[in-house]
Amino acid sequence: MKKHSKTAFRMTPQRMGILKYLEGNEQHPSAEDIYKAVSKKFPTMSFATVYNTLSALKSHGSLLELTIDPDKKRFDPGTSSHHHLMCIHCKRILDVQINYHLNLPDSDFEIIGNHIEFYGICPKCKEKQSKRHK
Amino acid sequence: MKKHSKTAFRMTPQRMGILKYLEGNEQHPSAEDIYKAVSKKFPTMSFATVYNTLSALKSHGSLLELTIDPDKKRFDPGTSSHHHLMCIHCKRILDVQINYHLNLPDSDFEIIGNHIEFYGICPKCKEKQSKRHK
DNA sequence: CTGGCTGCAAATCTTTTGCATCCTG
DNA sequence: CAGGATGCAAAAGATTTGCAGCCAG
Repeated sequence: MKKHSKTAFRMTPQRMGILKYLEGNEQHPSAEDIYKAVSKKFPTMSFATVYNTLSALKSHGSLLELTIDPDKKRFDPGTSSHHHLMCIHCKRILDVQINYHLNLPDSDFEIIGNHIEFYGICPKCKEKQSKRHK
Repeated sequence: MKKHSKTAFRMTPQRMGILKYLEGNEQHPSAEDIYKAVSKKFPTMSFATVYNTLSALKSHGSLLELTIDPDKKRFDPGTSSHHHLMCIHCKRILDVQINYHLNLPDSDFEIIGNHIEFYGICPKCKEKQSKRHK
């Protein structure tokens, strides 16, 4: 189908830094989070490189771009298909490693995937809330 | 707790226009779509008013702000809780009026709601695809 | 070597905000 | 007639892009 597709992912020090930062990272960082963190080791790091790398990783399928936070995109290095739970106050995002059966009635629409967004209030924020109202 | 909260939704011609456009609209329009459409009848309509109104409707609970499209927010006048299905090619969004049982293991996290995003390829785009590859 | 990658800055796009004026309730 | 709503323009953020020089393969 597609001819050879020799679009190799070229490894550079900057990309190594980004990959290292993302590896095992469960914070679901934004592009800016990544930029700030990796900039510490590579002071010349630019946003272009961050976005470029994220985009490359995304098309490699080794990165998920989350839209659960309306303010900005968040990135999830998790490889396995899973869902998310976000605290509407502190914007913290947690992985939900549960497999749900989400059947849709047959149609001509070809379903490729799905993603569940759970919204709620995390224990920390709930605690702050109750203190405030006491 | 909150004192009286007499924040009435004040009806204006512009808001009437926006409401009329949204009523029964299943296109899941973006703020710009709304602006363009309503501008035809109210040439002085400004983005500020659109966003202002959308924000008011949202906090009234009579409007849903969708994040399924990574490029921009899309708005859904649908009142009932439901899910969505988006074509990754043409960005068309369809409502999914199915009630799923999405249980999460008990935790201190207080769950408020959830939303399922289905991704796929709509019949029209699938047809274009197959033609292209023929 | 060569084409992909980097860094910088400028450009885009969406959404928000300040403020004077207007008008609904 | 008071406070919310409007319109305009400027600002703020997030993300993208153009381009010259650089470097991994």
